[in-house]
Amino acid sequence: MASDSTAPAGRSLLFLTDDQLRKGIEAMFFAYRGFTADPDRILAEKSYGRAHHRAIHFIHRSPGTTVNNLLSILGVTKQSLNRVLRTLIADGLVSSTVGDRDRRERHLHLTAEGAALERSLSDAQRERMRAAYRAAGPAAVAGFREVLEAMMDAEMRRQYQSLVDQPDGR
Amino acid sequence: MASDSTAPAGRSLLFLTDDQLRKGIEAMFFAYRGFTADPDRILAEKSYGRAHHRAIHFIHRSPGTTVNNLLSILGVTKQSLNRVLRTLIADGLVSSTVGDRDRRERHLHLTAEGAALERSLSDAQRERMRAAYRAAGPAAVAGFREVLEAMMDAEMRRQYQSLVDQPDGR
DNA sequence: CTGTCATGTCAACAACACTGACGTATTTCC
DNA sequence: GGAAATACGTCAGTGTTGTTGACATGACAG
Repeated sequence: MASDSTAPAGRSLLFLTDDQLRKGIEAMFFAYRGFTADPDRILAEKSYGRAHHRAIHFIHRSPGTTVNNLLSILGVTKQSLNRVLRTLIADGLVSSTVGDRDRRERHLHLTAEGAALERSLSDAQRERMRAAYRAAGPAAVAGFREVLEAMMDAEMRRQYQSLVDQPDGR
Repeated sequence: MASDSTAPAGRSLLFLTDDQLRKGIEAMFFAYRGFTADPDRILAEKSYGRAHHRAIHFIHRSPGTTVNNLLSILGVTKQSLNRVLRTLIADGLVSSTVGDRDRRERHLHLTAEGAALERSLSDAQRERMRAAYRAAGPAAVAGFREVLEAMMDAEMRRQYQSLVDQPDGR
């Protein structure tokens, strides 16, 4: 809207121009490219993709998680996840063990080798995040997280919160 | 923040725990899903994908841009872009005209129909961004943008800046 | 025992990315 | 004027990641 340039100054708390919003949209686009760039490079060497990274990340985060659980976090079909999981198990990065209480469930864990890959992936990603956080400062970081959380769907935010509340345990 | 409690208080400007960084990483993952959810729904109805959205967005942003220009912004191969561009031109959403100064170049514009789709896509995405911005407040928004910009590669940040500095002109 | 659940798998398909190679038109440079 | 570089388009092949639909097995629950 061209008429946004005439926006009253006193309403800045609530009045958001299309231009402001567009800049946020474009920032998300380019930032996400940077966000995935480093892991992508590492994964390409081992002929894995982002799907493998996501599976590894969330298995690391919730050791012993079930397939169904992972399915709902990743938001993909079981066929799609299974293809990835199958290669990870075949390659010895992930172990799948029958459940004790419910023997239908399979509990997923990273093997030593899987944990090593997870470490190298998250090291790379954390380094970039650390650099960005340092450059922007603590106040900016708080705002960054607030906006991201507000951008999620309600259901995703629920999953995010329950994940984030438990420490990494590394 | 569980392990954050062990962080030395006086170094908070520079000391970033793995836990803090991991939360940022997971926030990016879930937020980006929300970020693309609304346009994805609209595009699915018309059997277009994210690649079409990106092309339409940047053609709208830089009317008359050349194919090479778009290529470097999107960071894909020309074969990949061409597949998308071909369908958009065939469907009458994008026009391609021979350059005046350099007749090898093709200048890309949105047709009326293309502009209408762009509008409906960006309306949806802007609505989500607006809601997130409102929920988080102006200080958070500034921090959000700062961190995102710091997360980009130098080359991407250059492209982002030159784009963002020109208004939408809507 | 029957119904439901968790999981795994097969097949087919589509979107979107890639590499490599080739062709055409045009511009630039020597 | 002719060679080289540039801009674009296209063909063919491949790989990852997602989808639907169907089916099988084993395990739990009423």
